[in-house]
Amino acid sequence: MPLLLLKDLPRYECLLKSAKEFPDLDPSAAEAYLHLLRAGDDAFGVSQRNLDAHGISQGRFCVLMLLWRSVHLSATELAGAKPCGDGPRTPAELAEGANVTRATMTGLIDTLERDGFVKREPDPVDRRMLSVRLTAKAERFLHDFLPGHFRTTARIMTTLSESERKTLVRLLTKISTQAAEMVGGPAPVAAEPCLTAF
Amino acid sequence: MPLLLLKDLPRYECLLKSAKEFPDLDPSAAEAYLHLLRAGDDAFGVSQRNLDAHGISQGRFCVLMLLWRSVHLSATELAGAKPCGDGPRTPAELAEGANVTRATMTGLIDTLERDGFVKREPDPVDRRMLSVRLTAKAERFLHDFLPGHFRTTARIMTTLSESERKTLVRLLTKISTQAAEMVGGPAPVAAEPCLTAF
DNA sequence: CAATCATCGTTAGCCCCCTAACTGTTTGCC
DNA sequence: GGCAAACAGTTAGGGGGCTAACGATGATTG
Repeated sequence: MPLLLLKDLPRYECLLKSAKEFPDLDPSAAEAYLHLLRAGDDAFGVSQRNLDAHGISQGRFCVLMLLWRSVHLSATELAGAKPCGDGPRTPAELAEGANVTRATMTGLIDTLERDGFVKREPDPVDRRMLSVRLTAKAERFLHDFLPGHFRTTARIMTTLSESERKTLVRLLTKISTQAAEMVGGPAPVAAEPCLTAF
Repeated sequence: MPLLLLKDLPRYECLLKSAKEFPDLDPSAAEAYLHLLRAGDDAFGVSQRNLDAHGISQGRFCVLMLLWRSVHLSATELAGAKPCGDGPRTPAELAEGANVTRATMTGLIDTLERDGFVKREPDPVDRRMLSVRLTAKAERFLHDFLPGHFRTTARIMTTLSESERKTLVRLLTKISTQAAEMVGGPAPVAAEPCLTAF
């Protein structure tokens, strides 16, 4: 739903026809591109219904997951791995992780705090910074919400076999890499992910 | 860019680990879901840069393509096929085609008209309706813009071979169909598309 | 030490999307 | 004919993105 896109995709013959008028139009590439956006939008729309039903937006959910991970990672983490950024996080770190601007993060934290999911706390050493913490209410919410969310995303992929999923991920990764290359830097591929689910 | 999403996707091992805590989490499904959203967002982001550089948003572009198609289809169309909705279109039809509400379409048409890309004209027979028409300026814009846009989308798919593209489209179509089934009606698959390129 | 520069969080203003309600017009059914 | 229902487009208000700029604090460096 976030993406404004043609409702019905062009048929392949129409693309072929248009390619006569526009030599730059590569029919199979255009078809793949349009189906990618359409499928992503469709899949996102399904899980968004879930979020809407619980009165939480995708952006706010993303912040909650980021914070939840820093709480629960230490618990789940086995001895070996480095702490991997546990403890509370600053708005700037959250913005980085959620891929939005700091200004946007301010707004998200505002509404999350207003609804009691999150608390701002001053940083004792650097007075420029804040720490953002999950409240007990948020932990309860996630505990109730996540299983259904996971079931929904699992159902979306029901139609694909295990090997089809592997193939899909491989092709999509190629596309992401190519896109990252086109947009600028040579793809931050091995950027030390270390995230828990979602 | 429209989608707020974790910047770095979880590694597969992390998903496996989280699946121990959440039995409903299907690791391969979650992986496919996240990569789908990420790749769609990345691909969209690339072409959005193109649009931004020309001061046009995705929504406005979509409206222009819808109108452009109704103008150019008759010209390109061979004798056989039915007119397929040629001529100007009403805001309600545009909203339907672009998959947004009529209220949203009002806003899009407002700014397009303000910038001289489009003109509203009263319908002579039904005074509730309007006809929206492309101006010459818009035709010129599309003529200049589309080749570059097509080259961009073609480049995104450069890394995929012809058979990989077919495979991708097949898998994505499965996902869209499944999503449509989950959201409600049994998928408007054969909905008489008949669109030219976008 | 002081001036400069970088960084943090916030604010202000814009665009685009949504829902809900409103005005005006046509249609349909007594 | 007249009145209710359906429909077209708009408006009002909200959420969630963005950029650009700001005050406050910290780091750097002459």
